[in-house]
Amino acid sequence: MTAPVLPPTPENGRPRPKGEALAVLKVLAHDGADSTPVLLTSREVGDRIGVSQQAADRYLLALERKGLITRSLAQRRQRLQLTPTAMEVLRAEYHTYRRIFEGPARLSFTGKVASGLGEGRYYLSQPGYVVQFTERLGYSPYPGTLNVRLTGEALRKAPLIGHWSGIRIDGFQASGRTFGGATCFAARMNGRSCHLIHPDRTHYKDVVEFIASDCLREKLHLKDGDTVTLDLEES
Amino acid sequence: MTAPVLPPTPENGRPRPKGEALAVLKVLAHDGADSTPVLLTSREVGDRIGVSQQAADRYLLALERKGLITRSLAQRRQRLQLTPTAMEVLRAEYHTYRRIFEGPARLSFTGKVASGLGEGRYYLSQPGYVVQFTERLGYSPYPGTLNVRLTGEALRKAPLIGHWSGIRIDGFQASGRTFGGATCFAARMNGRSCHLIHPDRTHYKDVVEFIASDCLREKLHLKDGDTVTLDLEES
DNA sequence: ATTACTAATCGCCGAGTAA
DNA sequence: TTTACTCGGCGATTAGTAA
Repeated sequence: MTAPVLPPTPENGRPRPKGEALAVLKVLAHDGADSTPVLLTSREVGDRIGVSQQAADRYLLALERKGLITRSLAQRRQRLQLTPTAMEVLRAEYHTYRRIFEGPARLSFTGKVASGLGEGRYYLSQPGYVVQFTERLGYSPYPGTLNVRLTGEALRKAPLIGHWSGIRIDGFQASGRTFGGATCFAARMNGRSCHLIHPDRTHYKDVVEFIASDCLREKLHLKDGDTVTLDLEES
Repeated sequence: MTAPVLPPTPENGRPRPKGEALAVLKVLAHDGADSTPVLLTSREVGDRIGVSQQAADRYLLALERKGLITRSLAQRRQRLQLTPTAMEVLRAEYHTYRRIFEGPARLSFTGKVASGLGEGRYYLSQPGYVVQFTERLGYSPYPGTLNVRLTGEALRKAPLIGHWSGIRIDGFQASGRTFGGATCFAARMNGRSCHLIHPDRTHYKDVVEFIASDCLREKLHLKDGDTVTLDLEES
């Protein structure tokens, strides 16, 4: 387990700003504050979302503290800009609504088979994981992950998966150390069923890992550098 | 001004249920409670949105009172179902997020020229309206609306416009009576610039009205029953 | 087990106001 | 003007329970 992809969404739990604060983000996003700063007074923001100037100001302060917006106070109006984190929060919301009206999301992209660090075998063999895989994925995975390196368009598409609802694998303690959680997503690699596995803590941005009941590398006759097609559908 | 289209959204202001209640609607929608009832306990709902069983219960009670959900209490679990009104609320949210990430919405549909009741001339001649049209649309409209009757697919698409941000025309009092407000949306009819005008209070569901600086019927050589193509883009 | 009431607490909102 | 603090009040939340 090395790989990644997925989202800036902090912890794969929920970092959701509640109600009214979200309304502020929506207003700023509507005005295009994701790309360029927007000039607004706290009163204007308050009017837009139906609260007082004081409340709006508190929201802005809180959002700044949480790293969701950046502010530079000009004398007359403050320059407000959304951070990438805020855009992720909004995108997560967008995704839940999109799912309601458009149905489960689908995603297809290609990547190249890459060598992992060999850690996959160690992690996937941990009983604490195996029992969960067996119960929640329906199989005991081959002890090794197949890593796929993404480029170009796939690099932009794959992070969207982070907002999907996936199959949760919980972290646990064993042998005096901590094993982190992960989220799995049903996938097909060159048509063969497998799961994309996304560890909660991950640093890489261009590699995604896959597991399956059998050794994908053998069954699909893959070697490093081969291009594979991945198809995913939200659960 | 006779026609309509547009949304069940009660008053064209905002009937927005605040924060936490919306979260409940999202949970229910995610579980498909728009088409068939879903079985959930108040505790489950509370867990899903991160509040206590008591709070969740109060939200459910409030939502039922507001006509956003229907409940039938079984002994073990309550059957919850979203009303069409609730789906409109959710769709409005969806639209604001969609606009953020996908840009202004576009819509094209066709309809047939229809005769109005001739009221358009009277309303559009009211100085209270004319001054607003001139200021906000940039022209003084020809005193008469062109009505277009929608059928089939257009009937499903047009109501989505109700969620768009449009050009507001406020209501006013004059001659001892009340003139209602409306919202205008830039449009093209067979390529010619005009505005779709949607009165706040409107009963018809299959007729939409258009205004323009000149007489559309004359300029486009239209007669009743002719098919016209409408193209709209959100402001 | 549920739903949902009551009571006590908590936290948020907006008024007033300083800078 | 603005931002943003303090404070009083009230609405919302949760714990405890009844049904």
